[in-house]
Amino acid sequence: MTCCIDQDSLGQTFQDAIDILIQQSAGESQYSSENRNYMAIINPYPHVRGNANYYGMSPTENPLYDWRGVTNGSADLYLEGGFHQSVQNIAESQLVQPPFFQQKGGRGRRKLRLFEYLFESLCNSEMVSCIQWVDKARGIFQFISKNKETLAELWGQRKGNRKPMTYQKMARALRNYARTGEIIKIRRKLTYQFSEAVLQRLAPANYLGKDLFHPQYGQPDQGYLSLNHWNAHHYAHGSYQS
DNA sequence: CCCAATGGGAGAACAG
DNA sequence: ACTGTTCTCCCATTGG
Repeated sequence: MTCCIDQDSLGQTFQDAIDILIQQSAGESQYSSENRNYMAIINPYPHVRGNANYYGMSPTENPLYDWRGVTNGSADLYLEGGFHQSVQNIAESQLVQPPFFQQKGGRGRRKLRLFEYLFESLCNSEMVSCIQWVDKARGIFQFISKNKETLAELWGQRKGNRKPMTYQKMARALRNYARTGEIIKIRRKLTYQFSEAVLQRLAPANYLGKDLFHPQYGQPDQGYLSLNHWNAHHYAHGSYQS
């Protein structure tokens, strides 16, 4: 893992840096390939291990913290100038922006993934009317029926799709995540769950007892799979639906 | 009927 | 030019 953080941020706490890093990893709108001025941080949490088991890695080749394993080798995160942007301003970047992945000449620019966009939305208080945490510790979230189409449309606009994105099509993409294990469907209306590996990548601070999220969205719900056991459950039973 | 869920399958867009 | 990935789009069907 290589996280590159603007030296301007050195005056801030590391936690602040991580918080913004997570926001940026979803938005990635502030990136430019020139004029980098980074401080590299190499795995600040060596005791935190990514679970890459369901990405075809054997235990022996499992790195200490395999961020790449979560996104098929595309998880290097860069921050630049992003620390001038307050967390409060993330809401603006959440709304329609020029899709960075449409830059034809943009070298090495990774496409924003749907689950990253969803996580970003979950961290954005302005999106509460569209998507909310049900059990943030377990990565369980829920779309709001009334506004789920709005969220889908914003996703489609963010991607620069020609046709408007709909919840139905977005949900189809979500169902495809069941194959890779990045997101699974919870047997509850409009409810899904990030896998542990995805959560560790998107919210590493959450695994350090630091709460990145707003705690007001719902209470832990029994009956959901523990993320610690999801993988074993999934593969032992050949299905995530018990 | 409405709404949500499921999954097949073709194909687009892009990266390597 | 080709291949793999990640959706996107459309559709039929099922279930509450």
